[in-house]
Amino acid sequence: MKQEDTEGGENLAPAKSQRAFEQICEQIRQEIQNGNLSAGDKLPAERDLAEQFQVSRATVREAFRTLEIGGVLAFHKGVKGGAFIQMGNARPITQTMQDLLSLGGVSLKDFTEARVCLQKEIIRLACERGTDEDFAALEDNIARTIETNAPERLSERTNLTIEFYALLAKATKNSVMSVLMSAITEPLGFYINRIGHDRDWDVAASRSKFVKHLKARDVDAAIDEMVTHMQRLHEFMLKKSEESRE
Amino acid sequence: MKQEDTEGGENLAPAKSQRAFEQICEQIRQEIQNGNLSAGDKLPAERDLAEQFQVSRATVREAFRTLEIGGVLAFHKGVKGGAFIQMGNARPITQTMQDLLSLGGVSLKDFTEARVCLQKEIIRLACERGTDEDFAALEDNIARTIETNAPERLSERTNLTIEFYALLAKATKNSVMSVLMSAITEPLGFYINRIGHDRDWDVAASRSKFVKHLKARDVDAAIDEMVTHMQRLHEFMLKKSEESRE
DNA sequence: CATTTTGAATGGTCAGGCCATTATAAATCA
DNA sequence: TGATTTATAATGGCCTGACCATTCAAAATG
Repeated sequence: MKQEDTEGGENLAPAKSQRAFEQICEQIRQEIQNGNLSAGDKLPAERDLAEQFQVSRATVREAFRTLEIGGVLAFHKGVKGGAFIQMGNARPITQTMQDLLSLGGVSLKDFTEARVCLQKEIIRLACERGTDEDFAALEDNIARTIETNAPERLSERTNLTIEFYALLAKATKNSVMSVLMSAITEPLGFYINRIGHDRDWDVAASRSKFVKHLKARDVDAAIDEMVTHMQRLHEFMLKKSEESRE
Repeated sequence: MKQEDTEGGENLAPAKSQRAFEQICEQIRQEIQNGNLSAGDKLPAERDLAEQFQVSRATVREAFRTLEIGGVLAFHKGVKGGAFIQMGNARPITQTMQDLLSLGGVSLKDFTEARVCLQKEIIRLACERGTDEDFAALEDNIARTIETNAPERLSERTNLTIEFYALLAKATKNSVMSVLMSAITEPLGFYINRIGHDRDWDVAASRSKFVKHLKARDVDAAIDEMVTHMQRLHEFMLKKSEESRE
């Protein structure tokens, strides 16, 4: 009598029974999308919610953990603490991209190619909309980068690189671009910290030229400078990546 | 004697004590990045890991939950079940983007603008690399879309729309582009299901023209057709979005 | 040899408890 | 009075130990 397995078993339905904590997540997300809950609101305490949903505290906690990791909730301890609804957070996107890279869900080659494509669009917008303050911030960042050429300051230098691209994205005045920028930049930072940076390449000089083009609103020159820079970096990384695979 | 609070308290350190489950997550991610664990491997049972890490099962579960939501782990019940390492998953990225939208972390305007930018790059690649099979799949999708014009088949139609863009991204032969495509498409599908689609606009006809340009490898015409289409859609959504806000 | 039954391993959930942290209220003291 | 210290209660973080449903392989059964 195992007919279900042999005849129509390949339909779309079963896969995985929905677990209790998933239902709770859904309900909370629903309340948010319906506008009954919004950023800044505080949810009832774990113990109260457990009673309200007729589940155990552990289940509520699993749901909370899920939403916290998703950037939807944040927690504070102590009385007056609790679960607070956030405006959202780009972190999960960056983290997932990094996981995809380290797990092999996407290749480094695809990643760097997509990075170049996205970066070009970002430069277009930044070139069009960047303000003097944006450009000054970029130049300040470059100045600080120059001071961190020592090998033992690699992670500091990497942070400045990440900051550089974040500032560039900020100049687009588009928050989604900022989110995407961190997703295609920070995972590389992680790589760089492992393999070291290309000491034969004057990054700061290239960035200076790039910012100069930006300030001149010369889109093509800016893109050209940046793409050249990125291609050199990506080649360096692909080479190092292959070396370490042996 | 609360000197620490009054003099140097504003440094960078404290913020949030790292919780037990976070340390476990980190260790597991570390093992993955070091290559000691990779896709397909099975982790020890919850009970065993709890003992190994010297924590309770509930804590291991919170860590597991975190990694599951991140697409790093998947679970199977029963004997021979357990936690299995995945190749990664784009889902968290899409979900986070949707959360950012519904929580107000990013505006619909920024989102649609970024969507146009990204889409242009995707079309460029798809136009260059798309195969006959890719184009046939797109045309087949359009044919099925035409059959779902009835209002009560809205969600079915939305799924076909999402599929259309997924197929387009697939034609780029770049998996990161596919990931980004779902991130900028599926959250809109969610909106569409709420507000209905623009019945004065022949979507299928526009897509047919678009695919025709793709097949002719006419990048500019393809981009032009798609951008026009998207701008009409985005205007429709922004209008509906403002209406519902009153 | 085919079928059914059993049993063990596993994730999912629950109940109830203790601890560290935190903000407020009460008590203490100068 | 006013500042400081000390309870107090609420909260998240974590633990122990248990039970259930599901799954699959091995044993029992026919």
